[in-house]
Amino acid sequence: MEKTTFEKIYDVVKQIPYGQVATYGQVAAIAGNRRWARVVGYALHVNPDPEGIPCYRVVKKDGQVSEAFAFGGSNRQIELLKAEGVEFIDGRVDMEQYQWERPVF
DNA sequence: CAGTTGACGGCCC
DNA sequence: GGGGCCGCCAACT
Repeated sequence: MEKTTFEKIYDVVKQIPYGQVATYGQVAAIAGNRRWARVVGYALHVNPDPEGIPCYRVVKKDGQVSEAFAFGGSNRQIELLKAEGVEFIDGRVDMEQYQWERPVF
């Protein structure tokens, strides 16, 4: 049936490949509407499936991670991304290199 | 049912 | 350049 906005967002986040990141606005735009940026944050906040939804691959437009992520410190998210080969500069992701570009479906 | 919140984004000062 | 305000939409209380 009709997928909720959350479902659409989760579907997009799940499609983020290894070693790449996407911004909330990016996810929102792919999910359907770019204004859902806040909704994306909320969706990941509830995060019903942390194992299937790599919420740590979702960052702000500046490439900076959200402090609210903090299930052990925002630094935790950075460590996970670095483990995937994502380079961090001053606590920010090099968006030019690692921002996920939506494949053309 | 109405009001408030929220892991953001963009524009203004 | 940094900080703050508003707006946008859906979910939660």
